[in-house]
This record gives sequence, C-alpha cells and structure tokens, in this order.
Amino acid sequence: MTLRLFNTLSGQLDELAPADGHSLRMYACGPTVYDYGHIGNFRTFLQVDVLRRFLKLTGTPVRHVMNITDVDDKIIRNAAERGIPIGEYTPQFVDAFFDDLESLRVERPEFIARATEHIDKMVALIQKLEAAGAAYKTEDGSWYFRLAAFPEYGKLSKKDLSGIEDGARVDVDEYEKDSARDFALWKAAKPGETAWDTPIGRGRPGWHIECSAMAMEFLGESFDLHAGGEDLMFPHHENEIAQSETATRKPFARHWMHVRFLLVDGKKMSKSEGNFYTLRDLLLKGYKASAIRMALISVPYRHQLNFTFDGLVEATNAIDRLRTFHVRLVAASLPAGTSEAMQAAAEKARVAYFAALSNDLNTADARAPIFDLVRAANTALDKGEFLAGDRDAVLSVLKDFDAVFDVIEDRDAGPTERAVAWAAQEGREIAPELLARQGLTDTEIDALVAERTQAKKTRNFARADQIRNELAEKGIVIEDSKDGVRWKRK
RNA sequence: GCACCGGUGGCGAAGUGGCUAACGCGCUGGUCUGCAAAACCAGUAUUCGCGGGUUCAAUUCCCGCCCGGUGCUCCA
Repeated sequence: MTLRLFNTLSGQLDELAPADGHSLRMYACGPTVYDYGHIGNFRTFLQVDVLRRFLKLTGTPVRHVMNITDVDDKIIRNAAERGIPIGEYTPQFVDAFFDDLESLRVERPEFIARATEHIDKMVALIQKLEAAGAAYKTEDGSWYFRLAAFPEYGKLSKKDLSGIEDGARVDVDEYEKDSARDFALWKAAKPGETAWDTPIGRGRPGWHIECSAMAMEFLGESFDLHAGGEDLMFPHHENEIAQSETATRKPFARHWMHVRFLLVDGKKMSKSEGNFYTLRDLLLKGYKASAIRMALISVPYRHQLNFTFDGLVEATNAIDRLRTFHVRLVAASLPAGTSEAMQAAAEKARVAYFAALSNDLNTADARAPIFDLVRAANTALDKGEFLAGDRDAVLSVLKDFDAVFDVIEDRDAGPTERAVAWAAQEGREIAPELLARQGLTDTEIDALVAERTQAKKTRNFARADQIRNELAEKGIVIEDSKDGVRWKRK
C-alpha cells in the first residue's frame, strides 16, 4: 500500500516513502505556547495525526519530531505583562497543549523539542551560515540571513521574488539589513528581555532557525517530510529551506505537506470576529471530544473546512451510529460459521477504505465504505444471516478504521471532566446542559433501568415511560433489544 | 492589484469524459415495538454556480463571467 500525498514542493501527488527504506522521518511545526490552542491549530495537528496513524497502520514506523516554540515576541510580551520570567509563563500552556492533544486523541510525536533547550544548536547553525557567507550581524547585535545567498528562494511557495528591489528603503524598522527581504536568525537582547549569552552575542533565536536546527538535530540534514499549516509555507518554511540548504548544501525535506486553514461560519477565525474557539470552549459547551476530532478530520486536509456547530452535531450523530452498531455487534449472540456475503462485504470495505486514505488521505472518501459495511451488517443481523465468523471480519475493519479515526471506542468522559474541572478552577462558564448531564452515576442509571424493566414486566407502562423520560432529560437514551436493555449517554 | 482554492440534494461532503452522482446528518412515509429508541426499507439532486466552446458524449476538459474563501505581514 503506497501513500500518494500532495507535495507542495513538486506541486503534485508524490509517493511518500521513507528514504532509508524503514521509518519515515518527519517534522511538523508545533505550537507557540503563549495561549490555549484553538481549533484551527488542532485541525492541523489532527491531520498530521491522520497521516502518522495511516503510515503506522500500513506498516511504516514514524520518527516524528514536533517543536514547541517557548520563546518569541508574544511570549516575552505576555510574560512581561504579568511580571514573570518566560520560564514561568509557558509551562501552563505547554501542559494545556498536551492535555488538549490527549483529549483529541492526537498521538504524541516520538520527539518533542523545546526551543529554549536547543539554543546551542541554533547558534551553531548560524555560525555555519556565517562561515558560508550567508549570515551577517548588524550594529545592534542581531543576525540576518542574506537572501542573495540562496538563489532558489521561493521554490516552495512558488514566489518569484526577483522583482523585489533591494534599494527601496521599505522598512524603517529594519534599516540595518542589507536587503529588505533578509530575515532574522538571531535577535539581539533588548534591556530586560530574556536572552542567552552565546558566542554570537547576547540575544535569542529567530523563529525560523529554531525549526531548521531542531529538525536536523533529530532527523539529519535531509529527511522525508515536513508538515505544517498552510500559512507557514511562506515565509517560515521557505526560510527554513534557505537556511538549512545553504548550511548543508543538501536538500532539506523532500516532501512538504500543508494543511489548509479552517473557516468558522464561513470566515477566517479571529478573536475580533468573535468566532474564535479553543478546544476547551467547545468541550464546555457540551460537545464531545470525539465529535470535534471527527469534524476536524472528515474534510480532507487540502480542503478548506468550514467549522460550524451544526457540523459538530452531524459528527456526533455519525459517531453515534458507529458506536451503536459496534455495541450491537459485540453483544450479539451469533451462530458459528461465516457467510460468504458478509465476508465479501467486509473485504470490499477494507479495500476501499485503504484505497481512499492512500489517495492523498481522502478521509471523506474513507468514511463511506465503513458506513456501507455498517448498513450491510445491520441488515444481515436483522435477518439472522450474520454469523460469528463475520463478526471477526467486521470488527477487524472497524479496528483499521479506528486506528486512524479513533472515535468508535467511547472515551469522551475524560476530556469533558477535565474541561469542567479546569473551568471550575478558572471560573469559566460551563453550559447548563452539560452540568445536568453530569447528574447521574452509572449505578444510579442501572438501578433506574432495572426498575423500568420490572415495571414493563408488570405492564406498568406509565411508570416505565416516566423513568425513560426522566433519563432522557439527563441525556440518557434507552434501547430495548433482543439481547437486553442498553442505555447510552447522548 | 497579483496569485491560489472552491461553488454538487435541506446541510456537510466524495467522485467521474459515457454505468442508478458515494457516504454522513436532517426530513417524510413504512416495517418492527405496549409506545419509543435502535435497525431496516422507500422517498428526498432527471442534475452537479451561469454563459459559451471542444467531443459521438461534460458535472468532469478549455474560455469568459458571477459568487464565496484564502495567501501576498505575526498566525495552525
């Protein structure tokens, strides 16, 4: 099974395979930890998660590096406002970020690299660039990359910057640069700012050098894939390429993947538009983590996704269908044997599922065969034509589906509870429906369900329905089936 | 302004030069049920933004237009 993935660098679908024939070395730009992550951030991380999970599912181990930018202008500004060092400001957001990833079931990359722990590597890279004549120091002690040193600049974003004239004094702030387009490698310390004393002076690294240095540290000078949000393509990734390839004279990443921005209610998400949501915001409105994952994953990564609450409801209900089926399948008492029809249906679904994901991670297309299989299996179960061996075949397909989508097994309680606890501590608003739903324990529900079953036996339908309604108000749905009574939390 | 992406049923969203235009959600009717829920069945786009063109054949290719979005600056 070969994965064909769009490569921004080549502008076409290229096969993604490890150069070393074994494991795929990939680098994905991580967060700048100055605030809580929003759903736009998470769409990117989720789509990268889809990629790495699919690689693993098809037998390719991954060596995945993610950076944490824990020093930058916003961090310095925010920390200064609170009058604390950045080292005391960022940890809360680093922790929150990983909590959020866990809520969304985003797998942890094999390597997490914090910028502040790899300053020496960045300094070394800048020195290497200086030796190559591609870096220079300005009067204030900052270092810049000389764009003229890298003629291929623009090859990723397909920009032709030859028309940018150097002479024009476009940028008053950056008067010391040789050329307006030269970008910062190292920023000289201003009074009171966090800084490191290094051989190239006192200051802090620029953002771009961070990723170049850490990617090469963990993955080598050339590696398989570099991923990130579409906004990073220019200038961030372009700058990474320029620095890295100038320093090593080798290709940096062979393959570049960019995830498109999401829209919220048809507009770019921004705080000023009032359509800005963190993961926690959504959990506290009562949406399930799995639904958020599903909604952010189901539109393929190269397409704009318009995020709406209706979309979350849709995702919730779609997951519900899968979960209801899964529970039914596992609980069903079945005759031994296998049926030709179901075996064929399962195999067909499996093939179509893998084919869809192999085709540039077409998650929307990949869902279809799974739902087809669910319908076929439900029909066979209804007719009593579904046999025990068929269950294994169908469960195996669901397992492959969940190896990437990871929504069938219900793990939604944890994220919601964590969000509620956090909100209580921070004094944030919690949706009343959500609080109402927290009302009953499993044991209490079981007791009520048992009472209802008893009432039904004595044909006391009034009482039975009363209990069902009571539970419904608290988000508990009852299903009577041949294999007993089941209930679930909506 | 320059560049790029998209416009498919009530909504979300696949897809293809020619088979009944996937799948999910929703809605309507039916089967099942004490009633529901779940499940299944049927219906829900004679048509894929508009106008031209190429072709035996276009939703799918080409041109123009309209609409929406994004990038060109920190940003996932």
